[in-house]
Amino acid sequence: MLKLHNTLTGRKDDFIPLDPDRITLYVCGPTVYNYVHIGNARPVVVFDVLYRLLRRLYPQVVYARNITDIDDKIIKAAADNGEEISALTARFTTAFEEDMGRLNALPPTVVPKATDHIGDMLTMIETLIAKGHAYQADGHVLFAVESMPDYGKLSGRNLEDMLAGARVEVADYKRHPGDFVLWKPSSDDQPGWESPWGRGRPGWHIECSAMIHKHLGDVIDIHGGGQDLIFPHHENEIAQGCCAHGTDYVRYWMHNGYINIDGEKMSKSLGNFRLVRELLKEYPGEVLRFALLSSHYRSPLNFSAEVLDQAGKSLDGLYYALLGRGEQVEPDAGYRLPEDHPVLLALRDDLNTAEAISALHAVAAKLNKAELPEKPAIKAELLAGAELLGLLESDPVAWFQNQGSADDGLANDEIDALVAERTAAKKARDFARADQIRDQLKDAGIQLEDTREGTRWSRD
RNA sequence: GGCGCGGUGGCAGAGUGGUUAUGCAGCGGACUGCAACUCCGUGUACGCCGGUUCGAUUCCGACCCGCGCCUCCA
Repeated sequence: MLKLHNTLTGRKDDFIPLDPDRITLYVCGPTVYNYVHIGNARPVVVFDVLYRLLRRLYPQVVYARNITDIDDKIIKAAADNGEEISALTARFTTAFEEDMGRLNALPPTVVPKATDHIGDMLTMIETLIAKGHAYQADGHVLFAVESMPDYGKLSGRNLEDMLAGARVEVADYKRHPGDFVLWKPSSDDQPGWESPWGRGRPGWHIECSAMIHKHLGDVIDIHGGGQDLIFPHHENEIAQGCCAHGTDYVRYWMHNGYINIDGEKMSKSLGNFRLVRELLKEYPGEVLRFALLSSHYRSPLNFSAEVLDQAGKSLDGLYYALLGRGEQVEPDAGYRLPEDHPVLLALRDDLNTAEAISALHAVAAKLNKAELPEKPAIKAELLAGAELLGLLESDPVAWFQNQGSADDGLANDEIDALVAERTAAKKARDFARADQIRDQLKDAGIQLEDTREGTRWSRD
């Protein structure tokens, strides 16, 4: 049994798929007007683990993650750059995919783009108007929140509460202050598409509902995203999806917590963000991924150099286990993690990645202690458990030798030559010379280890 | 004002009504020419105050503190 925390119920619920032969998962992807920050990467990595887990548990998983490539922030960024919108969005879409690849995130099954689905959105808006859930006003089409009796059920608020705390100026063409835009007019210098209501562009929420309907179905199993999307984005998606099709929309809503900097939410508007692209210059992608998975996905994660350094060291420990003590061990082929394996049990409990990592450490310790004949099976177990988390995907030797290689000034063959010289000195029992070489390498950031099978080295 | 989340050992971070999280760092030991790696051992942890209980960090209530959403935001 898989248990998932459902925002709709506020509880950890048993996951019962609509169709066990076809699981549907949708995650809100980026608006492509900039490089993404590490906070944007959290849902990608978290739901990548969910995707990996679902694939292990069910025969087919359809996973869609959208690209929002039409939006007022995009229009502004393109204008500021003097760049075509399509060129800007293509550039940042590629950058996003590269960055997420470095974090070992698998590509989703479907990556729908908003601008490829304008027709689907128009159809859905027309349906909403026909059913009396939307109306035209001042060139806009708006969703009428009062037409939906249980509007607000995801975020746990009602229309009166929202009025009391309203911090927004309300456009005078709205029937109710909570009404939200499905379609809005474009001026001549703004991108637009012809529609029954004139040339315009879609509101923010409609794309996800339209693309879910097209690619996944009327009702899907799981929809994920950051906590900041609960209101208004996901609340409004529910309104659109339920009212247009007269069905439920999403069975399990999952929301990840924020990444904090100095105890405050990291966000583009606060300006305290760290770009994934910049972080990747200092840390391997897998270290960033490990850090993101080191705490539970719903908890806030305070991001700092200390957290990343600890993640790196902890990951080193797992890679050391794979590396072994100089012996050659091939993992058993065809190994499959048993149903009741601690890693699988941890992940099935609402993606308890911290506990899963702990279980991985236990396997690593077992591997370190094992006799040679036992090692292939345990090594396969470690790799299989790590694969569910998207970890330990590098070659262990490369893992230790490629870190920081840009700035230590020593090429791999120079290091190999010095190591060989030290080995010769050791054989001649010239330990003074051997230690001198080791100190020299240490100053250059190279650590040596003597194993039964010879000396090996790694970069800090 | 409305709604919601959290406070765990030096740090990060799970979890549980009674017995070990785990990792990193530290300390002692084994191994090693010396190291490193590894192994073994090692920590008076659960915001404050009441309540329930044979027993609470874990359940209930109040309080203090921090954070988030209610506006674009993962």
